[in-house]
Amino acid sequence: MFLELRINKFDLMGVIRKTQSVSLVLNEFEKNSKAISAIELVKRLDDKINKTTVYRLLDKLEDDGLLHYFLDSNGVKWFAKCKICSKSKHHDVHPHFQCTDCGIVDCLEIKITIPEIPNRKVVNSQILVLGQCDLCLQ
Amino acid sequence: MFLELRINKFDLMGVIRKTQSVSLVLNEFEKNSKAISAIELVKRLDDKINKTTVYRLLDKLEDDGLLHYFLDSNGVKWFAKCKICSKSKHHDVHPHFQCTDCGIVDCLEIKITIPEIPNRKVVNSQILVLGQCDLCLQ
DNA sequence: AATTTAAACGCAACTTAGTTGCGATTGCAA
DNA sequence: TTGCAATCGCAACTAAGTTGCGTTTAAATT
Repeated sequence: MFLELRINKFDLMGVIRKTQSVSLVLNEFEKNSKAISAIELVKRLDDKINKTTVYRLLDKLEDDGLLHYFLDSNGVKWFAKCKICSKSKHHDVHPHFQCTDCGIVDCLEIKITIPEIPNRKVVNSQILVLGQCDLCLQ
Repeated sequence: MFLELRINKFDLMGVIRKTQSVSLVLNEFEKNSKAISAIELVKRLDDKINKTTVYRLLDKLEDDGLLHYFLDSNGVKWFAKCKICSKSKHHDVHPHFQCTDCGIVDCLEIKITIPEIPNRKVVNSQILVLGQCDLCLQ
């Protein structure tokens, strides 16, 4: 069922083959809505996909608008599903949240406005919010 | 003159010796108010200080509240002078700006408010604003 | 169904930012 | 001026990510 969904989504995107590796990678992102670090993904799929392939796939899926990526406070690359992006442009530019206790990362559905800055043209912004997640607060 | 200023500042801070390496590193930050990436600093001082020492010094100066650091959009570590920090706490948490054309990075003297987020405790935030700087806009 | 071929893949080797261990040097206080 | 902890340099290492290249495979074509 999810597999079908994914394959249908492929058809809307750029040239990408329905290989087993693609299914395995996307399947990890279907499990839940959290972000996954490239490092973690390489580990999880270590016995199934070569790490070079994982990195290349993540890049391609990002290019094609299925995933977006960002860096956490340690400079580690994380990936998450896109909701409203297309191959030509990443539309959902949003802040990300990382729990300083358990390390989980997810997307924040809030809009943070960057003010105009004199003598500069603001094109984009990357916001990482740090704190404690709901589970760690209990 | 600048040297005197720096040495006086040391005295206020944690135990740090007035070595030539410390002077050389801090001198780079006195030249202008821009941030410097660790990579760039290691290169600049390559014939004077070993890179291990540069990295260790940057860490220590950050610990002591003289410098603060942040990551750019490539995960590269940048350092800049602190204005109102102490050894015990970094007080000036502010956004940083990176020019997508020339790559320069500096501190933004603006306050961006992060709203409350349900079920989470926000402790900190890291904001990188991307765009074009005044020089590149001309 | 067999053939073709560009996309995708695996492997090994590489790159690069940053770190660690350790012995030598040095600032500075006694 | 001596003692010694802080600092330093060097070499070797770590870890994330990349590159080159020969092999495999999805899927379009014959």
